[in-house]
Amino acid sequence: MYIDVLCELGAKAIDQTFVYHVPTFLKESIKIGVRVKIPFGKMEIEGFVININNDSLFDRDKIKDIISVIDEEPVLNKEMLILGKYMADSLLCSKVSAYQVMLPKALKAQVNTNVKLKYNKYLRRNKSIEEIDLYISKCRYETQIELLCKLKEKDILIRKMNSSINTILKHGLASIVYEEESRYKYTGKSDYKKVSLTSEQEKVVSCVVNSFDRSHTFLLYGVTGSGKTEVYMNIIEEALKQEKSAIMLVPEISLTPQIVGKFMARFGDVISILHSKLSDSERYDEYRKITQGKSKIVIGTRSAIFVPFLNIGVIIIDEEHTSSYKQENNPRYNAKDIAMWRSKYHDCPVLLGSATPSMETMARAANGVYTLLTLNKRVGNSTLPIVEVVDMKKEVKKGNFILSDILKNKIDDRLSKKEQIILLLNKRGYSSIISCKECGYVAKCPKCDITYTYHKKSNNLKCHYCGTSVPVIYKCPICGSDNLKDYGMGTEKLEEELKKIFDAKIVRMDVDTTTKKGDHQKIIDDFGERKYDILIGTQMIAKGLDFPLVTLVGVVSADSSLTASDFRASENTYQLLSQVAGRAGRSDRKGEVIIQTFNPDHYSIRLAERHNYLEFYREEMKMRKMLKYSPYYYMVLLSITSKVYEIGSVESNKIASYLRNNLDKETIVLGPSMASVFKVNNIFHYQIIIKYRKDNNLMSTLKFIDEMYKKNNKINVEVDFSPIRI
DNA sequence: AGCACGCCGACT
DNA sequence: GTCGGCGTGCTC
Repeated sequence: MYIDVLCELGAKAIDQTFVYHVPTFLKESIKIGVRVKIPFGKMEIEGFVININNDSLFDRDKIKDIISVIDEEPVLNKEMLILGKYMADSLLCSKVSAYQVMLPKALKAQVNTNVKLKYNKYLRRNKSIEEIDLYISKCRYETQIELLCKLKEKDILIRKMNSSINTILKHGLASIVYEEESRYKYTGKSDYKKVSLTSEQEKVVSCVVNSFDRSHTFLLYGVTGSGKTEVYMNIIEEALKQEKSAIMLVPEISLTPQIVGKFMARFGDVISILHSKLSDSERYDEYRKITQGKSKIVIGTRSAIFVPFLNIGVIIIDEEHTSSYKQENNPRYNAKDIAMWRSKYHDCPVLLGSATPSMETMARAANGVYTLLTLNKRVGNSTLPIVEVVDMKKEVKKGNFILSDILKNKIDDRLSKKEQIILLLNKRGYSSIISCKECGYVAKCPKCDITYTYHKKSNNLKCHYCGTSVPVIYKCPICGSDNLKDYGMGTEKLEEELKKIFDAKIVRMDVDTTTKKGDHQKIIDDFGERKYDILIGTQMIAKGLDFPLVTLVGVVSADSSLTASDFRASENTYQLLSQVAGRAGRSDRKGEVIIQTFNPDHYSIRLAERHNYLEFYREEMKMRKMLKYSPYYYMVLLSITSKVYEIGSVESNKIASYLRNNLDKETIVLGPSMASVFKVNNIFHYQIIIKYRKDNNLMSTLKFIDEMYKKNNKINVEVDFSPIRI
């Protein structure tokens, strides 16, 4: 018996199987999809069994025996094996990387895992009730009788062995059974009141439920507060009734604790939660609950799209416009694409939900490729908040650099009414630039060519690109002057500023204040319990939070996302603004939103002010059409990186001309150009952008380039299909 | 990744 | 002459 084994060979993705011989004593345990331990050169590594053959064309003398079989049951099932091939072909990634990304760390090949199972020990009754009673009547020991009485009802959890347990075991009245214990315990709040659906919601639910047996994509476009979560829950409930499983993707679990809480309360222990903050062993436990059929619902982030359910009833992707569904390193997959692939495999619907759908999704819904479902009304008595845009150019003339008069007055007003306030500032740290007033020197990260952000609390300068920090400087390293000044404002400075002006309890939530597991949850819970009046945060506070007492939301500066050099800057701004606006007035109290900006006339701000998504969609689509961007054109981004400036420049020029010579005439090849951040960690980044509508030569051409540069270790070429950022 | 192989400069 | 620098290529 010979097998083809796929293994991960270091950084260089040599994506090829190796032939091994299976000694007779291991033949029984070999199945396609299990992992095996193999000798490889002088090393011992792990690999996936991809094929089983009776013979091999490879030189017999060179074929080695496998050492052992790791798994009893395959870690990769048939669907996963096919999906991996599809990913490798469509994303130009290695098959191994595709398979590895589907599995929890404990089941990946070739990692030294320390993940062990945790067991609970139970005492289980072996004999009939009558026999137990008979024994009890003759028994002289209190502790034994007590145990046996409990045992008549149910199994007993055992922490320590003792003499009475031993006696019971000796008499064959009971035996010890082991059961896996899940180490992950949901610690957030879970509350849920069953509510009856509005007719609008009913319609959406029945529409999706009626398609349970066919592969089709729906877009649920529902304004914030229109009760999308309730719709999801009812659809999933129906899937469970039909003995099917459901996958629900959310952008980031720790940011959407309230949704998870509702699900936990309603569906309890048939839910598995998969997100980035789980430890390897917790994740493995949750994964085993899935493969053993103990859980039927998975709520998770991007990689949860791969969970090996055998009978998927529905896949829901909440906040579908979020960029977190796209993985930004290899394999660069988009969970939405994987969802559609699995939808075809399982004949089940995909439901994309958003209050601000991405241009791509909305365009497909408008063309009838997806079915558009709409929720227009907010549930209950709540209405959309009133949004007011403040022109900061005028405020700066009055001397208000941070807070406008209007925002200050409104904050004062809410504080006096004992209502809560959320302030969004999309920049962490204290100030964004440290500059010398004498010679104009600006402190930059020498490795990344990015200005340092000053963090006052830790008193250092951080590079938000590579993450390194250096002690703060007091003297200009160029001219020696000590006349340094900091410009720009981050959340840290805003917090300090607010504490000066208002007598209020303020809490800040950003990457710097939420380093530990559970930090998020604590801030959210505390704010929900009114331990604070004002919540300051970066965009991580924009999503999914639901606090009835918040009646004022302030966007301190809407410009940082608007001025980003990315073709999605307007879209991202609109989404961010309407999402954060949705945090205000979620009960019967009226909500208000203040947006401060230097660009008050920009359409994404004007239209967010009026909650006019459809108009924004039309405006933005005009721009996309004019500038030949997605969704009118498909886009591919080639990132070319090198430690040597010249090599990067020469090779990227070669690649660009190769593309121009081999792709269709209608296809547009832009570049090579320097990436928006050219130098990161001392590595130079070049980029080439390809725009096309249809190009039959695209895949073969890209494949050729990919193959060519795989062997070249002076330069690295990566292909990103439908990039989220350029 | 690891390790062997192989082709050039500087040394007991 | 040989020791060792690391660039290249192979591992079933």
